[in-house]
Amino acid sequence: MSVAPPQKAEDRREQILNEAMRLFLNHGVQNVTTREIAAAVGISQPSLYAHFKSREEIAVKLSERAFEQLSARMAAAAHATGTPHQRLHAMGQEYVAFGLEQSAAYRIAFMLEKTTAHPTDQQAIHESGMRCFAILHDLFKTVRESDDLKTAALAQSAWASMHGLVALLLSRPEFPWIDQNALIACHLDHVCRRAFD
Amino acid sequence: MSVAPPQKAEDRREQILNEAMRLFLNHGVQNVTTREIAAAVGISQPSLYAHFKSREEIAVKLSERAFEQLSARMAAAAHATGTPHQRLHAMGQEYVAFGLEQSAAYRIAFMLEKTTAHPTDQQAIHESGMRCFAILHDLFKTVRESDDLKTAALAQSAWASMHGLVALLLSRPEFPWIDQNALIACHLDHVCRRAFD
DNA sequence: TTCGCTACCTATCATTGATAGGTTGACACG
DNA sequence: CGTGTCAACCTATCAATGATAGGTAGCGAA
Repeated sequence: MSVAPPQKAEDRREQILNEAMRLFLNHGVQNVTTREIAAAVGISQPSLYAHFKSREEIAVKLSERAFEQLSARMAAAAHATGTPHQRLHAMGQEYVAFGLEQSAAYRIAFMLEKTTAHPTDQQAIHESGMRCFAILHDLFKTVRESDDLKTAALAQSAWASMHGLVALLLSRPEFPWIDQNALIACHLDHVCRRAFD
Repeated sequence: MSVAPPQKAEDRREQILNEAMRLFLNHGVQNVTTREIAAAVGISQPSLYAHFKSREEIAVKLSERAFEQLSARMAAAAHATGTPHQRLHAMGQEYVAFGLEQSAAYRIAFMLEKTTAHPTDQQAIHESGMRCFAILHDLFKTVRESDDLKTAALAQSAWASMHGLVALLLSRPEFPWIDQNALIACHLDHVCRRAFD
């Protein structure tokens, strides 16, 4: 078999992440093998393990990276101009749009069963998610001008609602949903009221 | 190796389902092998395939069975005595409690990535879920005394919110949640208001 | 030239879900 | 009683998958 031209480790790592993301999005995270990823990159399957210690690490790295984008989008919405209610709504829209666009990353972070394997990887995902929630929580604190148990409860509840919409739309595409944008708007309107209870 | 005493096919099927459910709950749906299920039942691994055509069929059958329980619990709440708001709240509590208790079944139905494999099994799960949603939707229609697009939107939105809470509590047990019962109560209070918008 | 490092390879593993094909024992029927 | 049939099990084996072991080509520095 022909030998792939050697590349800088960092470049190769990028290629692997890019191809893996593409395959995960097209075929589902669980339905892509390491051999398929390697073939897409143009290297042998074991060569992957020079760059990542496991298949899971590839997935986790992709998810981490995507969630940095989400943090940025949420932070931008939080600090944009507009009333607190408008900013909250914008943040919700960013969240839902992110989940639907980056469905592979979203699944990795929130919808895959934990393996017993590598607690370090789980930890990284946990922290990515925490950072995103912190942005939401902070906005709730700002809106309510308080940092008490009720504010925390409302923020957690709002997060759950947003997650639920993303998760259901992703996992049940065949369900007879009403118009998706209308549903998202209706849902977010309701979620945003929580901050003012 | 010793031969397991033959049993009626239907009894054996029950044993397999029971042991599989127990293992799925204890170790996670994805982390249980057919060999472990077979060992728990006391038969050889290939013997499973006399009763189920695939590992997935075992999981789907368990999920279907559990969702019949959920339908019953939701229907009971829907037709109980009390104000519509109370019935809605009770139904929400049944839903969340079911998801947390029957986490394996809930994961199978809502949180596992679709395989490309057997559309028949997916169909069965889809219908189980549809029946549950129909009960929720009917109660919304009753409460609102209408069956229009907005009612459908509110019911779908409410379902998403309830699903989100269950899914997050299951997939992120390490998150610093406030008291779980308080969170559920807060969340359901808010969800139930949707019917009266 | 030669050392050593980096990025790749082939060969091979153990584990997994699934299939093929044989064995055993109960029970009906002549 | 002998014998056929059938259900319920078994052992042996498969292909696919994630992961490891160990070797090789090329390149830059001593």
